[in-house]
Amino acid sequence: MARKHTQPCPIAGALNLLGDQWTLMIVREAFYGSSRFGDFQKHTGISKNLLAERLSMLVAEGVFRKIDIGDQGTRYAYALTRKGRSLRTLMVALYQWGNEHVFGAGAEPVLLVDRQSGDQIPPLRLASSSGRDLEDHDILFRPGPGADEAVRRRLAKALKDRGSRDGA
Amino acid sequence: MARKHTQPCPIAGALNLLGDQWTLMIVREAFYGSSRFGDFQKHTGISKNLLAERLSMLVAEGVFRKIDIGDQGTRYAYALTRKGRSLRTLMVALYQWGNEHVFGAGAEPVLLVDRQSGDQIPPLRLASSSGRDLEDHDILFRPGPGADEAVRRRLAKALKDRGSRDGA
DNA sequence: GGTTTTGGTTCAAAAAAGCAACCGACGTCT
DNA sequence: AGACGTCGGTTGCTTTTTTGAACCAAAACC
Repeated sequence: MARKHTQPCPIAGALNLLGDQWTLMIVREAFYGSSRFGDFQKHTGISKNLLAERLSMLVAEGVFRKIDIGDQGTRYAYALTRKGRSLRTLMVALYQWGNEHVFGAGAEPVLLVDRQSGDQIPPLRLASSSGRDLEDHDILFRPGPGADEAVRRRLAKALKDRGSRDGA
Repeated sequence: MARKHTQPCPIAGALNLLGDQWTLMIVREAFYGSSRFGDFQKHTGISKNLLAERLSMLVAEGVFRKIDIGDQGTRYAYALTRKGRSLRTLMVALYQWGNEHVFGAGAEPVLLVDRQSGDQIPPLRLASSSGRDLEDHDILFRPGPGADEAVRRRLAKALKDRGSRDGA
């Protein structure tokens, strides 16, 4: 993995953990039910050294939990923690974008289906607390409690740039 | 960027375009209102050669559009296409996950706010077509029209593995 | 007790990222 | 008009990651 981002930004922070070619493939496998080192390796095609490194990083970051399942030793299961399972929404967003924009309608490789109804799961919908649909120009980026001065400045500038772009 | 995934899988396909440390940072900048080469470089800290390569890849893939804004020449704007803007949901999922699980409550660097109400945008909610909340075990992965034999086998096995795991 | 499976580690070679220097076409200022 | 700065890159070199294969010890299986 390349050098880490240092900005206090949720995108940068998330990409520090997830922003490479393999990590989300490993998470995908976990959602498919894989739990063993060999399963992850076989189904993703990642090389063993990288898989070992990624898994230990993900365990250290609290996305997976490593469970000893041998009698006394060298057999393990990797299971998603709550933090890991909470990637579900992100994964669904990725499934939906990949289906629609990489493969396209009529060529979707994997459909997400509601087990109870059997219907396809509808696209994630970005809505306000009152339930109104939100478009690009409805979203403001505001500094939160963890913002530093640089982030504050960046967001102030973004507000200005977008303001002029939107013709406000 | 590392070698491409070849499986017909929406996650793999999406990661082929977006699965590196920089691409989604560039997209983030575009959502903040950046449109010029120099803006992207300055705000992300990416090196110029990588930025040039990524932007031309993203233009080739239809995520950005390159617009000539010089009198006759060498000054350009990069704007998100509809395909690019449709990454909004994915970006919001990433913001929310990063805020909650990388920085944590009370330390969020950037808050997403509804311009009209001023309220924070609530977490993306995974729901069925009837509006019911969906948990992990409610989601089935089914082969779509673009699935090949390998994907079919993988999903069949996933169904079995998850079935036994969920104690069904 | 012998073989296979599991979960790695180690090493060399190839690929990608990082970094600084360079460049030509505009723009801008005077 | 000339000088200087900006924009959007390209080139070449160094450092870091990834790849792919070989190797390994402990457990599990037969």
